[in-house]
Amino acid sequence: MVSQPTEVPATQALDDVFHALADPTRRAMLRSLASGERNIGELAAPFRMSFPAASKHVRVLERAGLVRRRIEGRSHVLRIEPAPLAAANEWLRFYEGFWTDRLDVLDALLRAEDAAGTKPANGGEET
Amino acid sequence: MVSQPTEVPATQALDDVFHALADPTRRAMLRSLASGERNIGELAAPFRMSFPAASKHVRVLERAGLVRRRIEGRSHVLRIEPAPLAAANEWLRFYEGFWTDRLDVLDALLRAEDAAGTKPANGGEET
DNA sequence: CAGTCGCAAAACCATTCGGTTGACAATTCG
DNA sequence: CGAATTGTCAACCGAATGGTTTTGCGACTG
Repeated sequence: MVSQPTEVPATQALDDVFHALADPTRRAMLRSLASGERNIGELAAPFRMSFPAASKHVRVLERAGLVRRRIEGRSHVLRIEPAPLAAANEWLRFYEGFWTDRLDVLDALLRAEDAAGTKPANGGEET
Repeated sequence: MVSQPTEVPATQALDDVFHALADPTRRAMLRSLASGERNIGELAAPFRMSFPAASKHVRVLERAGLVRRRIEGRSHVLRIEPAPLAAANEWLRFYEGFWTDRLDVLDALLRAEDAAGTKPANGGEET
């Protein structure tokens, strides 16, 4: 039985936001933008990748609506746009009862680290 | 060789969690699991994709630590594991001040929807 | 025992992703 | 003007994604 598409209510926006957040480079860029506006060169500087690669990451953030670009002369100035983060947060809040009910967050973080497959040979990197 | 990647503090767990959440099928599966345990067949049923495809989605959720598998006879029973969601929520909370300061959440959701696929018509917001 | 059910594993395929290099456009500055 | 700055675009590449079909295996059932 084929039935209809049933689920998946066309949440393309959330797809793009979570996909944008699924890359450490892009998350680091957002952190950087949290301190203020940056142009592409400044955003790309901390990473050892090529300039166009960083530029592509910026475009992914842009497509997700997480940053907004303002062209100023030859410099493209990026500003963080928190709205999609609020949307992602709203999605997560649906499950808030689950983790506040059943686990404490500290244990939660450790379990997430463990289940990811990485070898936690070093100490905790987060408090 | 990774060679001390300057930034990007090795948040593989967060990578996996956000990547798992970046797919509408997997998000729908989590919603389903929020109502209780399900085996793979029940989880796969709402979608028109093949069984192995759904099974792969489950494995992605599993790798992110978002679900736990318990084999019961020939049935693999999945249970939601909220810990990684708490980790993701914790990451997002860093930016909470941004959207609570500058936008109200309702507007935020609308903008997130809009900014996804369409070119922002630039309504012009400030402050 | 034979068959069906629930699921995994493997092989394969098209697309996307993240990265590179090279060429080029536009703006600023000497 | 000519050169440097800032950044895009296009082509290309290897690896990962997301999907398929086929095969097989352990667990139940008639």
